[in-house]
Amino acid sequence: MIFNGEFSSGERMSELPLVALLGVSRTPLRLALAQLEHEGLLRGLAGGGYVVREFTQGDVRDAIELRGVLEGTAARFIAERGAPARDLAGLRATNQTIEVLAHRDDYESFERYLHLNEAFHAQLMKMARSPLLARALEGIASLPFAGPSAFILAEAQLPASRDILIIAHRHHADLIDAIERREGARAESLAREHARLALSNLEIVVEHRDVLQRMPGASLISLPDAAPPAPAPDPA
Amino acid sequence: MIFNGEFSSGERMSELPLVALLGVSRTPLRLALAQLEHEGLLRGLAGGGYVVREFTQGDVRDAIELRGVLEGTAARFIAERGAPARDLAGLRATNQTIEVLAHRDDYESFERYLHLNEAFHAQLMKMARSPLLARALEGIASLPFAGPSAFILAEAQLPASRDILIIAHRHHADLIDAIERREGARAESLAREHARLALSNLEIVVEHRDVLQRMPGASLISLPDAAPPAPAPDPA
DNA sequence: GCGGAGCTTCCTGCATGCAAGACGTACGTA
DNA sequence: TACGTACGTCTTGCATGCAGGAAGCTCCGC
Repeated sequence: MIFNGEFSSGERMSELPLVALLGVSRTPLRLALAQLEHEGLLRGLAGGGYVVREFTQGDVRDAIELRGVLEGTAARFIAERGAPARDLAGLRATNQTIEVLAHRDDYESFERYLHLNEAFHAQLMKMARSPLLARALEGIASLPFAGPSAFILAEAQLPASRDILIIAHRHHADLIDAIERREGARAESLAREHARLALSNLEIVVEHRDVLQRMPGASLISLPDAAPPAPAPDPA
Repeated sequence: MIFNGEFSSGERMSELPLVALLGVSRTPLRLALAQLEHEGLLRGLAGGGYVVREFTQGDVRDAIELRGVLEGTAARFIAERGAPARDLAGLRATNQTIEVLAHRDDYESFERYLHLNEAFHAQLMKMARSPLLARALEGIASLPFAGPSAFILAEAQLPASRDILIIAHRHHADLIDAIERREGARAESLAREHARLALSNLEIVVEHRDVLQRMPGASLISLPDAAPPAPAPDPA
């Protein structure tokens, strides 16, 4: 519900209205609120209570960069510590289907692409065999716009970002190659650069507010320049 | 209490005994248990309830490596995005005192060293100006043996690791230098290597079980080779 | 003697009542 | 008119009672 924009940023999450809204008692509600605070979507107040957290564009950029850092570490771990050939073959198979889907235009292909992209990243994290790393990544990728597939549905609607799907596929392929050759530094670097594709998408999306507003979690992002109609109002 | 070893690894944390032990009701206890699960010290069971989580030596190594990755990212952020000269001077001042304390032997100096080391790392993270990065690091550094000063009290008792204090001071100095010169890659690399000092300490400490057992959180670590008296029992 | 089913018992999760504290407001005074 | 104080209300946090469910044990049947 928070992601869907049913609560605005900075809004106080009082317990009693939520009890009336959700139909549950206060006890499980408090647990849920505490969990949302741990996930970073709510912020605890000093005198008790929670408010919906607000994310700046800088927060989103940091989250994307951090996802790249953590996924890069996962890639490096796999390269340094080795991976079964079977797992690498699985990654390649997934990526081959991704390549096919990246060249299609229909909505169903995008949905399949989204699913396979998630699977690729999840498989990679599983191969790293580091529960702590997986936990740290979950704490980052669950934030709005920070997940590996956050912008894919937007890409379906914006031809300007369609090419990014092609580049993403190449990143995946090179990443598999680097891991197989045990080139840890290259694997880490590639994974970071791969995540930075989302930065490009973020730039594109903030220029198309209509698409951005339809994305989940968009209501949590506070954009500094809230004047889309004015082209370049130089105050000087 | 978990860190002090009052609960053994894998022990089930039932609510009613804890209520009798702590003197609080079940409602705040449940919140505390949920928070400990988020912090990674407890693990939730499928049918409900929690058990004390067990950490392998590999978990500890991963946690230390991840701390290096995140602190390295913080150092890179500072180098790339710039830092006020005042903050850099503060780091230098802290590190100068650290150098003096690193050459002393008394226990009070070690305590001051520990405090200043924590302050140095906290100051660095503050300079990165990234709440998400700080949160991710907290989730890692709060685990047993993963914090930046986890082994310092052990170093006070083991001359074998005394030299590490000297090396740590040099790492700090080089890190400040790299940040000032805006050398992001070097800063990141140095911070990673700095964290890996803890890996050396871990190796030293596992050879001295008596020191290890006195460290907080030691009871949560499961060591695979639980046979310290046997020198090298080759089964062949 | 072994396996399965039923029962008992304990444990977790939820709903609700109560008290303490904080915030806002209104009134009185300087 | 502005500031301080006191009161009222709202909100959160805690304690407790109750119900659902799962695990363990025992007894019966094969």
